[in-house]
Amino acid sequence: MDFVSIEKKWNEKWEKDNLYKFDENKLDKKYYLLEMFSYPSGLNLHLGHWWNFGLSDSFGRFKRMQGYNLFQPMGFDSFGLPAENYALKTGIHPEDSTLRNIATMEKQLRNIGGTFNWDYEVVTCKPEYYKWTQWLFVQLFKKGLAYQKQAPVNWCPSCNTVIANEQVVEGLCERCGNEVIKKNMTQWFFKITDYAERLLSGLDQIDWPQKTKILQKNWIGKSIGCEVDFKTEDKKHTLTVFTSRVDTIYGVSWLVIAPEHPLLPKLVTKEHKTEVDAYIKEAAKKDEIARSSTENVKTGVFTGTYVVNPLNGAKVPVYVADYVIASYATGIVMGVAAHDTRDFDFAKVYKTPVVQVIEGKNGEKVDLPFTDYGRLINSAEFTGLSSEEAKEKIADKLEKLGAGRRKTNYKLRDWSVSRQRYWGCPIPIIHCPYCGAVAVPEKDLPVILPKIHDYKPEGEGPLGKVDSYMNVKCPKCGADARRDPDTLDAFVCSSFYQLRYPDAHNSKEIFDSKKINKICPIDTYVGGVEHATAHLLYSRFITMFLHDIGKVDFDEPFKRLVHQGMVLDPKTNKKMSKRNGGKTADDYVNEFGSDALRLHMMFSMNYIDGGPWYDDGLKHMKAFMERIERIVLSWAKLGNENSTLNGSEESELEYARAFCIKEMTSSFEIFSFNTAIARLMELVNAMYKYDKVERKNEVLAKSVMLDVIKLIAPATPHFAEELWQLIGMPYSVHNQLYPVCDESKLKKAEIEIAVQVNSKIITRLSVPTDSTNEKVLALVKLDSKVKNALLGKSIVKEIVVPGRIVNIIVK
RNA sequence: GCUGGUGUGGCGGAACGGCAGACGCACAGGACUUAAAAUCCUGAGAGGGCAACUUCGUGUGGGUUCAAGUCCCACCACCAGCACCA
Repeated sequence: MDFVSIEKKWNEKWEKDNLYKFDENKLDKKYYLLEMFSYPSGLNLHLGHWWNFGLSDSFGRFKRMQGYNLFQPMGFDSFGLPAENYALKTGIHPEDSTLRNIATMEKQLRNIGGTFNWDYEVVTCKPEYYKWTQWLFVQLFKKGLAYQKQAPVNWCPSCNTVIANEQVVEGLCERCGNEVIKKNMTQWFFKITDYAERLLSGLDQIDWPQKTKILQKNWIGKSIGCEVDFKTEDKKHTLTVFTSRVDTIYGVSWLVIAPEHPLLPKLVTKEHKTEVDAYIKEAAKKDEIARSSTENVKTGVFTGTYVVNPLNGAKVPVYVADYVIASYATGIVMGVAAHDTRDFDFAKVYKTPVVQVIEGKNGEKVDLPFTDYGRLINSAEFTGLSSEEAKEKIADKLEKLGAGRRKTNYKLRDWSVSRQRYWGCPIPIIHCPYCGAVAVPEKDLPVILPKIHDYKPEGEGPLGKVDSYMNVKCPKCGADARRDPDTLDAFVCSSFYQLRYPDAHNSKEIFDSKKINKICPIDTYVGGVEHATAHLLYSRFITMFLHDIGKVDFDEPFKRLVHQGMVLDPKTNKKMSKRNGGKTADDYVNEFGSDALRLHMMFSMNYIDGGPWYDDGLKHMKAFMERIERIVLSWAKLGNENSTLNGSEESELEYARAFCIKEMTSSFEIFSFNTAIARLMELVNAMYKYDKVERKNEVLAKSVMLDVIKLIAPATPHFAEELWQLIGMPYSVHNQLYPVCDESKLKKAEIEIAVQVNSKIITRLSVPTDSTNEKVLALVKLDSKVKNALLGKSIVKEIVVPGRIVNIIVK
């Protein structure tokens, strides 16, 4: 069979027939399968695309043949830095290059022979899509969840622009390698922190890989503790600290305030001003990234101020040190050297005291015995109170005193969405000198991104230079006003695309809720783990928000998540993108056909783990397909003779088929493609074995043969279709139902068990499958080897695991 | 440093606490062929033995169990994420 030429033929026919059409009238058995969409790079599809789209498409085909009404749309994440950088590199306007690249990639993705529903395509850089990105922004703005504030951003002095966190690699700009600095700028933020608790608790309800849940959990970083108010000696100022170890409060030896803390200038005494100012200046030079990458050498200076411990009245010095982060919790921490390694490091350098006092059961103070510096003390040993109990007691006491309160903090920060870039969704805000930031009225959406040619990033939104775009009237008061010059982070565009797909061409609203509630949430979402704390978190947040404003009736977008592993370059063991030893994906397709490529990818690696690419297997997969072809074509000629009924060869073949169907089905379900194909190979081997039987049951042989074609159809769609046609079956194999396992055929009359004496295997015996444990033991004891082993010994214990093992313990 | 994950033949990789190495590659032998390729069949973890057989084997060291690749403890190596989060 010429695998290459049949592919073109079938792709064209399937497309012409719209074979994989999603039926909107049959939503009771829908299956929404989605792969993370990609940005249109303009390059040829590489092996990673095949790995991602090809294999999950096979999963989709499997669901489809199980009778599901499959919805598997496709689109392009076409705004944002990758597209813009490509444009800057080539000098072609991003709009032109992006649209051209989309056309190229669309064509190639069609060549994969996937079941993608192109009728529902979304392209995030098109006004009919980004109208709804802007609409979403406006809704968030109306609810106070989109707001502006001044915040430090990553600034690359060489590229003269702000860059995203993801583009800062070890403190350097990913593109030019120059050092990135922090710069304060007014930015738009989404208040994702309001959803911290729901984003955390929602993880319990979804079928996601454990590691991804843990990544998100750590990213959200919930910390339960207390705020404690320390007043200055003159009672003019209150310094509030956050601690998760309020039980150690009697051991507080000092307080540390972050250099950027607004209260700091008021605390510094005259004598210490010069020293503190110098320290602040020094700290400002280093941004948070630089600070965290330096060794754990603690630096800091005394401010000259003392505060009072609200619980025991102790006088506590206040230091300023840059190991405290201004933006987390209150920006002030208490120093308890005996219970915290960071505090201990600080104590070593500054010779601050290490006090170890703790409150006992009846409120008495217990001096803990002296231990090595930095060793955390288990106070429960000395007080009879667990740390948790002690925390509760002290929290109660603080609340009674009015000097503190229980408090939960999160590491999660609000989502910075402004980009000083051209190629993005314009922010639908008008800044009015009288009314402030005003949302563009919904009837005026979308705010069209003007096609300009001077879009080089220079630190401010390039749109700011376009007066025809910028100058508008305030929608509220009619005064002269200016648009926001920035664009939105592309992650905003991709945060709701999965909900837009089923109603992709709705021009009246973001989507029709009734329809979306029937088709969404996504049954299975396939994509890389690298999006764990960005896209996958943002999408959950936005879905929860849309739920809260009544647009959807669910609040988790992806019921099940599967991460495909990475195909690695065999030489570097890094992610492989374009080619391997000069060969592109296209080369493989042209030489072996896309079916062989898919099959090789399925069989040679574990989909979840990925691994280094090697191409030896391609020719073997082609050979395997030809092995199938030979037996199928030879059995196609068989008549309808029932020459034998239920002979042992027949039951073996029946068993092989039933086992294969059962195992393939469960393997496909969990994306374990390699074992699924292994089981299919076993069935094909069994067919060859049966082929040697002289007087075959031709009816049985034929039905097994048909099942094999159906079973392989999801993995090699073109090949299966061609075989189906060659044996004269009516088009199309992809409209057949996936074979269902006949459980009754899985019962064998006899089953081999291992026989152990003292846990050591003595022999293997066949016993009737239905025998009781007693019968099995009796049979086993008749065996001469077993008799020998038991000779002169007394039996202590007998263990029978039905169908598996017999273990006789003797003395 | 913290948090996860991984570690199995020459290779890719299988194994609900129950016969380790499924399936495949590479390898060896056989059939077919003038021959090669392709195909079909058979063999095979490693060591020892002509053989029946036997010893050792899932990163290392302990433990639990009738039984451990699988569970527990400690350690090593690699990969990933977070990185002074109080």
